[in-house]
Amino acid sequence: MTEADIYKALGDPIRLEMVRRLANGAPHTIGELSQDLGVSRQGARKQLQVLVAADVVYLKQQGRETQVSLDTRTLQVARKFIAKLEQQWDARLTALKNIVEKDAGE
Amino acid sequence: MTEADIYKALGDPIRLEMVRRLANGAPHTIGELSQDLGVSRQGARKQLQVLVAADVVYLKQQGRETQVSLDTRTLQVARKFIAKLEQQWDARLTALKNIVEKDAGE
DNA sequence: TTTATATGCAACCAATTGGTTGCATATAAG
DNA sequence: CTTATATGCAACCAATTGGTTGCATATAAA
Repeated sequence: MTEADIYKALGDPIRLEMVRRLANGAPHTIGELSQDLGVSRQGARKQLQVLVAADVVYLKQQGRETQVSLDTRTLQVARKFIAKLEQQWDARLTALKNIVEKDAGE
Repeated sequence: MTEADIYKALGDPIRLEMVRRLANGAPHTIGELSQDLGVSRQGARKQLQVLVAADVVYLKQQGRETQVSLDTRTLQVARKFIAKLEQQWDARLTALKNIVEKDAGE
């Protein structure tokens, strides 16, 4: 499971809305989570499966219902990867700036 | 331009590799950036265009070359959105924990 | 001015994705 | 036991995506 897979999973309005709801609110069953998304239950289920495959969420069956939960470890991986890119970029800019200043001083 | 579009743009190995290279290294022209990605120049160009459309990078033409740069503001939006999700999730867990402790104490 | 380089644009194709409907099944409620 | 609810699975379809090739064009180098 690479970082790109995580971003890909988050890169759809319906799936991102699911993630938003999970972060926000009460515990969710698949059924609850699938409502008011503008698609059929099975359509929503397919989107949910993408999140499961990318380990963004996990499922836990309880009787005839299935609870859906966020896997924040995966979110952390996604966030930290971006943070690292930002850091590298900033470090590079700083290095460039130093070179410019050094040249100006000579 | 919604958050989902940013994640979607990052959600492909070739595009993410481009972003990695840009964060990392020296300034890049489209041509340099398109090498060793396992696809043709025009294939790479189409992927790059997705990053441009999502404002992850921007282009600046210089003579016959075109420089590619990261737009870190967009990366910031993507990172902060995930950070907010994590925060909400943690707050929710904390709230649940408090309820449990309160109940145990009664 | 001829040649090489960096790039753009469009047509086309295969694979993937996003969605649907129909049917099956297991658990819970009456 | 019968009915309702929560869910799963598969077939199918249209739209999008990821890639190609071919050709055009503008700038730079010889």
